[in-house]
Amino acid sequence: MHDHSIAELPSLRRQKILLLLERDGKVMASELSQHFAVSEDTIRRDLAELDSAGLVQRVHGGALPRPKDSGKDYFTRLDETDEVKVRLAQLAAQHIEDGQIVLFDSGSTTLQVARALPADIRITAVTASPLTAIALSEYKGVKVILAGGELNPHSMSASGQEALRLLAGIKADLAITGVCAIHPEVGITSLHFDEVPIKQAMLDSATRVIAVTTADKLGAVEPFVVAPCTRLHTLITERHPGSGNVEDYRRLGIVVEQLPD
Amino acid sequence: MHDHSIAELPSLRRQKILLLLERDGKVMASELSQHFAVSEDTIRRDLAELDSAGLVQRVHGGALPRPKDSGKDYFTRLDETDEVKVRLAQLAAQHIEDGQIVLFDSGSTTLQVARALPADIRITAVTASPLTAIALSEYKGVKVILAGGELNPHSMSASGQEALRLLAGIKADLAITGVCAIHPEVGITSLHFDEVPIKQAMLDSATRVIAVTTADKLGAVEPFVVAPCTRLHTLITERHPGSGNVEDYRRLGIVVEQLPD
DNA sequence: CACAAACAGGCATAACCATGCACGACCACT
DNA sequence: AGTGGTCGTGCATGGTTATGCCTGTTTGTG
Repeated sequence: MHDHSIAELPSLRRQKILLLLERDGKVMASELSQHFAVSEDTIRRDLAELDSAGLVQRVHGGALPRPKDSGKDYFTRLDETDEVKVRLAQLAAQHIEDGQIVLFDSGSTTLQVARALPADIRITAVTASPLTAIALSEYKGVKVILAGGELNPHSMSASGQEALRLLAGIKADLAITGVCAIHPEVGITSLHFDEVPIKQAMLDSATRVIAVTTADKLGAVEPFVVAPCTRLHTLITERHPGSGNVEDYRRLGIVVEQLPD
Repeated sequence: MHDHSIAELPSLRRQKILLLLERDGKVMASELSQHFAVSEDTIRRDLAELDSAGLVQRVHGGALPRPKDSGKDYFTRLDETDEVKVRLAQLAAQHIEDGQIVLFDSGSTTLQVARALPADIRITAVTASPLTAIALSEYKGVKVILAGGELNPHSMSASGQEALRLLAGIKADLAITGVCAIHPEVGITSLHFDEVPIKQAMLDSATRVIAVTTADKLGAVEPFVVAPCTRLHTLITERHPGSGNVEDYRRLGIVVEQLPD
């Protein structure tokens, strides 16, 4: 019933709030306060944080699941995607060469990479994300292999044994991954527990790994560790002053490419 | 069947009012007051709020659905074959019940079925089509299992050993299939060789099979045989004079449902 | 018209909320 | 150690929202 752990890590508590929200379809500030034995103020701050992160819908008295974007909204959302991501994707796409076997992670950034390929590309693409699979199947010269299994509603990608087994049987030349968060020492971390094994399997199956990420993810840490930074060979990101220094990654032997200003 | 989990969250209550309105076509203030165990004043304020947000049409005694924009309907109506498919899909969707495990074939018709499900449906859905998988993942209560493997560019669905093995391990209550062609004696046939094994596997894994098809497919024959008609339990099609007589199928023991004129 | 149901506006109360502040824990650095 | 910074938390303040009840008015119906 109650959570007996004495000192809750804030991020862990927020993670649990998300689980409760998914289970019950709603959470109330007063109940959460009691459940975690913290003041309602803390819960309110948690919910405000989760709301601004786009993970819940804050309402009076608590929070509700974020309404899913419907199909047509999805395409408009693609149009709204940051122009920065498109430019990063174009940079990443230049690393992909004819004849390669390429793993595509799920996520909006890698989806943009899939859309940024030259029209006459000839590769074999492997992905666990149906969205990315559809984008890739637009290319006549791309053979698309889709990993199956139960679909994770958050990341819109397959997870579980089924997908892992398929990935384990593949040795790819290249993996394109978008990272939730990356930190020079902690490594690559994710917000969703379910995504971790599949991301790990992708990194394991690829001889070369390219990560594409916006500058705000640099130096960030999420609850679940995917891999150390040393797994990366190339990091493609923006040139952005202030946030994380890319030299930290270069010292780890990672090739860092940055968008021209 | 009252809502025993009282909605303490105002916004959740309004959300549920919208669902009730969609389900019943109308809501009455007095009934809602009883249903949610709040005063009629509160319900009135809810309805006023929803009305000013443009989500319902407030009337004396309750509220009605807001008349839809004719703009969107206009574009969808441009393609009248789609219109028929949508209506067929709605008919098929009525056969799907909460708790079932449902196989969704690939194809535009079954995709429409996936879109025609009630918003609060709770099922486990299995499909080899990433497009259908995405449509299904819009529903909160639907667990989506995607069959993986190489993507067939024609049908936009996974085929091959990988997908077959997943389907073989599933015993579903229901399969929804759109047929390329169906003939009383020849049976169900397909234009694409690659699709045949996967369609067969779906039919084998389901205890009940519903086929949805437009009238022009009745009596047609394509090169590759999938299964005899006796595999079908229900056939949903248009009422269309001239083309194939549905009595042929009824004599085979198939329940035939037709669109009202 | 007469009558009951539904309504709008005002009011009081309780729950909920945003903000600022203070305290303690922790970390980095001299 | 010491020091200064950040972070998470709880508390106090005053503002906002939601709700139920009241009063009088409007609407639909026989």
